[in-house]
Amino acid sequence: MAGKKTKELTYTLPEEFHVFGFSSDLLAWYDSQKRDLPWRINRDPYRVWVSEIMLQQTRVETVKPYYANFMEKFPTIGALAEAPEDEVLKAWEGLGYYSRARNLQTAAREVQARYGGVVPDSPEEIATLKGVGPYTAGAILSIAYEKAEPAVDGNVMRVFSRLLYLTDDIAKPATRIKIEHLVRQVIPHGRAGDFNQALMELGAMVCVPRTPQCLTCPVFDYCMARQEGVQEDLPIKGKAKPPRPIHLQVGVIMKEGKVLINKRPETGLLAGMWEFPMVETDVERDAAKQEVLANGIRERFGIDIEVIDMLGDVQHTFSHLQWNMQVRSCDWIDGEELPPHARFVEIDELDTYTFPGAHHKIRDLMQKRNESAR
DNA sequence: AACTCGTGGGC
DNA sequence: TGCCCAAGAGT
Repeated sequence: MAGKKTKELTYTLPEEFHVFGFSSDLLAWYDSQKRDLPWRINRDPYRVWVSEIMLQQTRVETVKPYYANFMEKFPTIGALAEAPEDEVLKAWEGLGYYSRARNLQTAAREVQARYGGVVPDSPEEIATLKGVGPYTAGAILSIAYEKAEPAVDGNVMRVFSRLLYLTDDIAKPATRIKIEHLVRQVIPHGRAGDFNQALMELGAMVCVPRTPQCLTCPVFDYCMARQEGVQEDLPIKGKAKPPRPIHLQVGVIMKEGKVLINKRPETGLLAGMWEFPMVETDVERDAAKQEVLANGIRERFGIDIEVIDMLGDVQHTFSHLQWNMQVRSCDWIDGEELPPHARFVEIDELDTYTFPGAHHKIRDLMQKRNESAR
C-alpha cells in the first residue's frame, strides 16, 4: 500500500497511546498540585477572558498584579466597555502588546451591543471577538463553559511534542492545527476546562522547556520522548530572526519648566502611547546628529530648538526591533503652534500619560540627571 | 506563511 | 552578556 500516509493519519493518536489513563492521571495530578491563581477562584467568563488575554506571551507572575488592578478598575464587561480608552491603556502600561488592551475593550463593547453583555459560548461567535484567536477561544469555551474545545498554547505544543515524539516545527502555524486535532481526541468528557489547564500547568511546572522534571511527571509512563531519552531535544522550534537595529535621536525638550511629549499614531508600534520626540537617523551617514534632531523636530513639530548636551545612550530591544537611542537635552527657542498630537506638560504630570518601557528608561535618565544637578 | 507587536526573568 | 522564553493574535 504505497502512499498510505495521508494527512488524516498524521493527526491520529498512536494506537498504543492509552487515552483514558493519560487523561485521568493528568487530571488527578492537577487536582492535587494546581496553583492557586487569582483567575481560578471561579469560572466567570469575563474573569477568564481577561486573564487569558493578559497571559498571552506573558508570565503568570507578571500578570498577577495587573490582573488584580484591572479587575478592580473594570470589574464587569459593562465597566470596561464604558471606560475611557486612556484608562484602559494606563492599566495595561508596562505589560506590553498594547493592542491586547484595545482589542479587549473593543470586544467588550461588542459583547455589550450584540450579545447583551454575555460572553458568547459558541466557537463561531466567540472567534469573531477582537483579540480572541484559536487559543483564547478554546480556553474561554472550555474553562468558563465546559465545552470540549482544545486550547493549544506553547505549553501544550511542548507537552504534546514530547508526549508523542512529534518532530514538527512548533514555530509553524500548521503544527498548532495538527496538535489541536490530537488534543481534541484526548479531552475527557465533562472536564474540558480542567484538562486544558492541566496540560498548561504541566508545561509550566514539570514539562518545562529546559531540563524537564521527568522524574516527578504524572504522565511519565505515557511519554514517548522520555522512553527514547530525547525529551531535552524536543520540541523542535525554528529560530527567530534577530531584531533589526534602528538608530534614534531623542530630544528631552524643555520650555519654561515643561517638557515636550508626543502621542504616537493610533496604529503600529506602541500605538497611541506617549513618547519623547525622536528622529530616526542613518548611523552610517548622519555625522551631525544634533542637527538631524533639530531639523526633524522643526519638520514634525514646527518649533525651533537648541541642543544643550548629551544625556546618555538608551537601548531598548523589542522582539523584532532594536532601538539605539541617543538622548539629548534641548531648549525650546521659537515657534508656538504645536500639532494636535504634541504638547508641553509639567514634569509632575508625566504620570498621567501612558508611556511604554523604552520611554520610562529615558525618564529614568532625566531624573538621574536632575538629581545630580543639585 | 511570514511579519508585526512588548516586556521581564532565568540561566 | 546574550539568548531563549512566556496561557498568541492580527494582518
